[in-house]
Parts: sequence; structure tokens; C-alpha cells
Amino acid sequence: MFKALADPTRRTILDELSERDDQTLFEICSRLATKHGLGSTRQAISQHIAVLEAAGLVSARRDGRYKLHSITPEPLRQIADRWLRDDHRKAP
Amino acid sequence: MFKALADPTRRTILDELSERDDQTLFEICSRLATKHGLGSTRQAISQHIAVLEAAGLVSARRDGRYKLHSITPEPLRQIADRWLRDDHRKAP
DNA sequence: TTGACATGCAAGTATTCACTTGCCTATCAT
DNA sequence: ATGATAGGCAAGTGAATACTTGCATGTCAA
Repeated sequence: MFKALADPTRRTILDELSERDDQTLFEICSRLATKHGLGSTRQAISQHIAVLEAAGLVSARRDGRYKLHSITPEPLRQIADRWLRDDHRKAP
Repeated sequence: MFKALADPTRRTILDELSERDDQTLFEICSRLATKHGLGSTRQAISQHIAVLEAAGLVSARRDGRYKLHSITPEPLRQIADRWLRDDHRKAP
């Protein structure tokens, strides 16, 4: 999951899905191109989404020939829990 | 900063500094070896720490020939702020 | 059914990144 | 001063990974 966040394009995909979920692959592609100025191909985006799904950060459901993607940010909470849990040291 | 978190060894270093700060490079090395069973060399750890410093996740101060490292977890908050900020969509 | 559309799979390439190797600088104790 | 300790710098190597290219599968509308 940390490796999934390491790529800027993947983080932008999460931003996009954070604004609006149930987007198809092509929708994500065109939005990345127009709103964020990224020139990635469909296949590249598809592979990025596969990484995000494997990390549990994106879930998808099929609807006919469309695959609708949504963000699943819950795994991110473990980051805060791991290092921002107010100080193991100074706690009683 | 996200790339800094992508490596398991660097995350373990943050864990170690989270338990106890102001550790020297050699302290971190030996603790990683004993407590976490990692066999990394001093140079490897040194480079990892440099990455963590560049990401703003670790700060260091010099004390004579020692360099004391501490965790600076504040940058991690932007992760929560970016995707866990309860739903831009459903907010009024 | 047929063509167009949305997505999936897989091999190849090129870049990135972690790690090593070897040597150098600085500080402290004796 | 001198040896020992703590750390720094930089080029090289091997593995991981982002991206491309080309073709295949599945779904829908006409």
C-alpha cells in the first residue's frame, strides 16, 4: 500500500476518485488529461488502477461493459495510527 | 515524502525513532539488526536516513561527533488531510 | 450479427532505486 | 600527535517498476 502511494499519477487518481467516485477507466483517463495535464495512456492508467486495487485503496464494480471505480481510503488510517498516535514515548 | 515511505526498511527506522528519538546512526543500525532482524549495512541505513530527512520525516542535530536523529511525523498529517477529510462529495 | 466501444493480458524496454564498495573527513580519548 | 570512533561522498551493480506495444475478450447498439 505504501508503494501504491509512491507514484504521483496514482495519487492524482486517488484525488480524482476522491472528488467523484464510480468513474470508468476512460473517465479517469480523460480527467487526468484535461484537469491535471497528464498524458498517460489508457494502459498505463489501467495498470496504476490495478496497483491501487491490490493495495485496497480502490474498489471496483462491474456494470455491463463498464467498470466503475471508487476510492477506499480506510487503509490510509493505519498510517496515522502507526506514527501519529500521540507519542508512545511521552505517554504514561 | 510518499516515496520515502515506500521502503520497508525506512518505515522500520521511523518505528524505531518513534519509540526513542535522538538516536545515532550506529544505534539505529544495531537496533534494526537486533530487534528487527535486518542485516543492512551502515551505508545503506545512512542513505535511507538521508531520504527520510529530505522528506522532512526525520530531523537531526549534531552533538560533537554524534548526529542525533529524531522523527518528525507532522508531514504525515497531509495524508489524512488529503484523502480522509470526510468526503468532499457529500459535504454541503 | 456486426461494428464500435470498454477493458484485459502479456512481453519488451527504459528508467528508477536500493545496495555495495572504496575512500575521505571530523571528533574524541590517550 | 595518534589511533579509534562516527559519519560522509560517490561511482557502480542488480533488481524493481513505470511505460509501451500489440493483440485478445467481452458488451452493447444498430
